[in-house]
Amino acid sequence: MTVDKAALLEARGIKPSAQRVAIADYVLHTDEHPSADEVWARVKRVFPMVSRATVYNTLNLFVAKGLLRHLVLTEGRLVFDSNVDQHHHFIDEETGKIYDLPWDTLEVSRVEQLKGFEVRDYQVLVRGRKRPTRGAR
Amino acid sequence: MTVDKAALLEARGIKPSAQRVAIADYVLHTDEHPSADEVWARVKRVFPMVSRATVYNTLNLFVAKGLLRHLVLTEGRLVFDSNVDQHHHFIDEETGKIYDLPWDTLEVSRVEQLKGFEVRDYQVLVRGRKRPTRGAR
DNA sequence: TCTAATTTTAGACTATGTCTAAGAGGTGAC
DNA sequence: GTCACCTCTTAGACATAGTCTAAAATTAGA
Ligand SMILES: [Mn+2]
Ligand SMILES: [Mn+2]
Ligand SMILES: [Zn+2]
Ligand SMILES: [Zn+2]
Repeated sequence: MTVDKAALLEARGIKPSAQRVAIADYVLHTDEHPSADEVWARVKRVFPMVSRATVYNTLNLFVAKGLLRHLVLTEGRLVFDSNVDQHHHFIDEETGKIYDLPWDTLEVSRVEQLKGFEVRDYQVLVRGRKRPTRGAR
Repeated sequence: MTVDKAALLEARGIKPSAQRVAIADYVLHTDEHPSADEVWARVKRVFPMVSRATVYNTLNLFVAKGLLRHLVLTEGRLVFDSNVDQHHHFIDEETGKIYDLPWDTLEVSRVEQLKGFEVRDYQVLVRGRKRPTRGAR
């Protein structure tokens, strides 16, 4: 797994330092939409000496290289998303958790006809409450 | 205008102090989606002694009373929206400016059928570049 | 091995928002 | 009109998130 990550970073022109691989190992896998400080806390469990600056630098580097997106969806939290394909988001207003909604679960009409705006990207932002999942998880 | 604003505040159970009316005079009118500090800067032009805490308190009070919404759409900026009706937003990625898109310019299908989610509210978030408006403005 | 470039580090700094404690202002009882 | 009480405003402290800096550590190449 760690080897795969090193190769993936190199493919994007990123030198795979131990810190960067440790960060990649968590953040490129998760569907949790973590904040930078959540990534820091998590990575410290396996790499206690890693600094806050390195985590922030690395996350911004991953965004610049297209491995991550960052989203600003909830108050005071810049959040990282390992799903770089187009998709929508659901925000649970009680827990603050962010869930991915696959692109084709929703359909938006007339976006391309917006007068006076050159559209580069769009998504639907849904807020509400996630129903408890019975059974699995 | 100021008289109207005082009456509007009273109708929502807000005592119309001079500071609150001055803040309302700007923020309940504008379509600029200003941040709290932008509101502060603006209000100081007509009310130089108003404090930062009062502006923040007042904006949060207006939100609690339903006169304003706050949006978290762009990096590091909690922004206030005097349009409390349901509508979509367009974000100009060059300027950071936020534009309202009236509710019926776009249509979203299948939101209500989302499995496992209780939907309370949604909007489409469009990013891109606003085309220069020729003619007016 | 020596050198130069890159990366990491701790902590300072900035920006945005909240909280606190004191004072000012308004309102009603008398 | 005075007083007491309550609300509101104020300055500044505090909190949190993110960026920047300068020095140390690491890496890679000559
Ligand atoms: Mn963060
Ligand atoms: Mn602000
Ligand atoms: Zn996502
Ligand atoms: Zn709006």
